Amino acid sequence: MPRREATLQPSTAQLVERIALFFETEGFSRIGGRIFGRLLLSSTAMSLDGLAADLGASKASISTETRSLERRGILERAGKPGDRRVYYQVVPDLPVPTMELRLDRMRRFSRLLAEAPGDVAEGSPVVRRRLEEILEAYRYLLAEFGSALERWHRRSRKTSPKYS
Amino acid sequence: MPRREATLQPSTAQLVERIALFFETEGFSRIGGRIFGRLLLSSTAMSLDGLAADLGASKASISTETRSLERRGILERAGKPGDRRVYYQVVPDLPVPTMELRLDRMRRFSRLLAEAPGDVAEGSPVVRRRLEEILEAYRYLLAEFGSALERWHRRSRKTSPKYS
DNA sequence: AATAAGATTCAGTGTTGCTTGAACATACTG
DNA sequence: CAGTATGTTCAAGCAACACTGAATCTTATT
Repeated sequence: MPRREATLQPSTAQLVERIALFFETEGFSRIGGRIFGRLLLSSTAMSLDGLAADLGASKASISTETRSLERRGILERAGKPGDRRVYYQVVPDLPVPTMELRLDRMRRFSRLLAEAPGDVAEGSPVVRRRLEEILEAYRYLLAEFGSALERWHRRSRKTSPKYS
Repeated sequence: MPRREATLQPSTAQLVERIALFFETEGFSRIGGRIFGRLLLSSTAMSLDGLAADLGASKASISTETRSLERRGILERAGKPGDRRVYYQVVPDLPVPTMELRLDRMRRFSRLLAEAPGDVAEGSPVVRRRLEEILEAYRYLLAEFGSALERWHRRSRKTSPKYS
């Protein structure tokens, strides 16, 4: 049973929960997903205590998970003048860092295969050919996806410039 | 300790293990990763018993995991004439189905956000705007990635046509 | 139809990793 | 410098899941 009462309107709380469930299948913890969902639907950045109270979770979990989400480029910190608490918010342009993380993983996997020693599988030509084809596909997709992200960057800079 | 001895050359076994470890961080089980790695480095399709023997795992796990990997579009079945065992192999052009799965997940997440009720977060315009921007980015990226995959399809059909 | 080979499901066990309260560290504030 | 607010780390409990041997189901073969 939850220790504290959540203070969210039910429809919002429900959406937060659906987002959390989704994120759980993406390798995040349940609470990590809740934090993300909550911040996504918050009009302001939130403090650790605020999140803990809202989500009915311990401050320990919130601290651990927020930093983990920050490391993964999902959240960022935001200070408030005259307040030394840490506030978190979802990064702007969220899908981009998310996707870049994904590309990184693909790159790492590519590298893993590329470094396969020549005598792998007793040097079977079938295997070697298969690996070569996979690497070729990754090269193509990584390049295409990378430049799509690049174009998005340029395009969104025009629409909402962060600096003049 | 392992029950059975693996029969792989050490360098191959080690690479299988590294691949398995990588897949573990992608939401697969360790054994699922091993199966994938083993098949990736196998010159022929393998039976459940073959995999079980090679990986030192129970046939039960192998059966469960192979079907799970099949459902996710990573493996496919391959029969051999005069043999009613089930053989598994890594799908050809692996990165493509993998990536398509990924796009599906993005689409589902998009839809989740798109279906957010209008009064979410007390109808905060900040939140509404943020969601709109995220959806816009997803629309763009999904379209770009989709057409990149499309181009790859056309390109690889030229190189290695499956049907004439 | 009986048998057997093969695949799948199931119930139990062990391991992993999430979550937490409490202890600890750090840095403001007066 | 003492006291307090805030954030982080730690050890332990617990829930969830992976893995297994055994039982069960399916289907080919005689």
